[in-house]
Amino acid sequence: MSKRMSGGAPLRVTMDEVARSAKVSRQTVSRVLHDNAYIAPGTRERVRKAIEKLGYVPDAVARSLAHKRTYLVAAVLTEFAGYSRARILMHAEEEARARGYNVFICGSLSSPKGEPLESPLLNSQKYEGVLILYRGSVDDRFALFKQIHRDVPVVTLGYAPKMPQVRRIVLDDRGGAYRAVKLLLSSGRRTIAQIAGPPGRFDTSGRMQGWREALADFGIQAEERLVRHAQWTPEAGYDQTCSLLNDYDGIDAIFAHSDLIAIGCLRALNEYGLKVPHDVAVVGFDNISIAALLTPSLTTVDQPFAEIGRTAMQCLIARIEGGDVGKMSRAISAELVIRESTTVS
Amino acid sequence: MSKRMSGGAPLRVTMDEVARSAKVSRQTVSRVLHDNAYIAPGTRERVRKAIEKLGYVPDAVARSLAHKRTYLVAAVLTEFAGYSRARILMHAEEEARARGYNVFICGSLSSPKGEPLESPLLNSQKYEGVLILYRGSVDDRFALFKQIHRDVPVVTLGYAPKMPQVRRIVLDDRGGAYRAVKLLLSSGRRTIAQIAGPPGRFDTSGRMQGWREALADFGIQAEERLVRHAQWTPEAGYDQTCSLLNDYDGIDAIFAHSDLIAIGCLRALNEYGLKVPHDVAVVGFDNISIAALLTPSLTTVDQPFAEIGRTAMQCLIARIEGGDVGKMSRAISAELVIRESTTVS
DNA sequence: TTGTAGGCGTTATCAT
DNA sequence: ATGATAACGCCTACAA
Repeated sequence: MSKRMSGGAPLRVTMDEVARSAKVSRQTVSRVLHDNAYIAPGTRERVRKAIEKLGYVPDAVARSLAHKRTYLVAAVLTEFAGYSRARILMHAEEEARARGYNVFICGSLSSPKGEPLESPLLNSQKYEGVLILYRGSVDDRFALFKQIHRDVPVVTLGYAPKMPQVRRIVLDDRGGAYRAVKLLLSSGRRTIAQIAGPPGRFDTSGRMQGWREALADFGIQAEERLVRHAQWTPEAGYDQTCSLLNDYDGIDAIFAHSDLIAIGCLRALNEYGLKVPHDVAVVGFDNISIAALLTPSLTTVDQPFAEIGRTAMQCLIARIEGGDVGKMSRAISAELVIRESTTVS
Repeated sequence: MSKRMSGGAPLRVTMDEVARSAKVSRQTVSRVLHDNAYIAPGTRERVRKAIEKLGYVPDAVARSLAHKRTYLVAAVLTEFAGYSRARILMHAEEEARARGYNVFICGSLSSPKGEPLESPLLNSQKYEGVLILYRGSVDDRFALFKQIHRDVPVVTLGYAPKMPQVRRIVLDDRGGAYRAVKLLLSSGRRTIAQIAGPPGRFDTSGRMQGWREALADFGIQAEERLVRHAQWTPEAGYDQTCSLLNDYDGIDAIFAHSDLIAIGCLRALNEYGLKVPHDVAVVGFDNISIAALLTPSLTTVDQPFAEIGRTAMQCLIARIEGGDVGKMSRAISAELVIRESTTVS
């Protein structure tokens, strides 16, 4: 347990003081606050004035205790590194705020020194729902889900164990990848390598699946040696592309599972003296903000971050507020954005 | 006010139930929970077992009410767009969690439809401190500070009104910029343009100051027409660079106030047929993760995100826990990272 | 070593 | 239309 020293909030005006000042009971003040109908106009005015004068602000904690609601939602994510998570989070928070909820971050699942923190979710504030933006392997995700109380609504990006309280927002990884690879094939590319995300993840496998299907549609054998796995970073993309180029000759296109990986590819290709798109075409995935302004600008599969974030939060809040959202998962499509990295002019 | 429908948390086991089950008083349970010394070993065991059996978890809200502490800190930031804020936030959260605090996001200061939200900070959960990662103009920041209760500790990135409860983490913008521009000058560049951040911001002016001083040290007149202002985006960087190149001939270096802006510069320069670094050298600011893998890799001023985030949170927590951190502001240095975009080989 | 009483600031319920 | 009283779940202080 961590040290918790003295400190605390400054003294605040309470309802009782307002009541005394307005010469009414506490209840009446509460009623004014909640726009209760049964209140004499004069009384209401008096109370309003007292509130104003004393600068009274209701205590959210006390309210929560009585109410049994916190309007607090936890967002689980270990690394914002990939940019995309941060953007999704931002839009999710926007949606939450507009509906009167606050989002708190449940970040580091391990301490700065490395040891895993004991159930950070359980030790946390009381939350009414959990949004999982966590990018972990299937196993890690299972471990995470076990920490969450079985009655708390959960919305997660990507796949998850089938549990009654869980809903999923699923990007059409397969479809997006399929369209990307098909574009490459249509423009005459035939030896299409792939720098995939880490293995053992559903998004990785979905995108690999799309790659395979597109090749199959063109009657091309999917060769496993054209596949490399990388963390979602430019460094890893660079390393794996080098490895690929060392091992294999004649690659005329690369499908990278993320834009950051693709940036690493571009770098490696350049160092090997290969021109993009002339010698090798490159497609990324995500459509992060710089993709359009790289040289060459990057053809990529657009992940609609705003839609994902908002939809996820809407879904979560709907569950919290008792609505049955029905379907177990909600699909989001991923469209191709064609730019210079695939277009020989 | 936003709609708040039914919903709420699932029923939880309370301390009373544990007490009854262990045949002790509520207080004894509390003592076991707090590792109080005055407890008979047998009793402790019995209570532990009861807690285990019933799956009791203390209610954070009730605890907060009695305790008068929430261990909740608000992080204000309007847009994660610049990546850097997201990274700083991530490290700040890590530090907070390690010390037993939770960070909630106070994002959108305006609703999705555009109207400004009425004091999102006041309407929020009760927080014990505020971390301001907000990138607004001086005026906007003042408006923000007015929303914060005068007794709540605040730590902010960059400059801020001098208020007793406010502490600042200040990056050495001037020094970083100075070193960047000096490098350009040392390598023989003489017509050094600048794509600055939005005007009316202290970081922008600090960096502009560094530019001016470096030029002065080399006896070169700082020409205002070599300066453009841009939002911190690649698009804006691109536009302003084009504008610059249209208006002015003979530019042999550009100092961009952020890496994203620099990416826009690189694009524009490329379209104008200018080679980097041969014809024009480029320096960025931030050292975001892709800077090293762009082609050419980007010379830039490193902003130590981890240090900034952690230091800010440490400072905030120190203030919350009563320690007087002393100094009004804490400086963080920004070192130059030299890469290809300035190095003619 | 353990228990009792009272309070934290609100909301819910019942009474007037 | 307003007020009194009892929760809400925990903690602190004091009593035994």
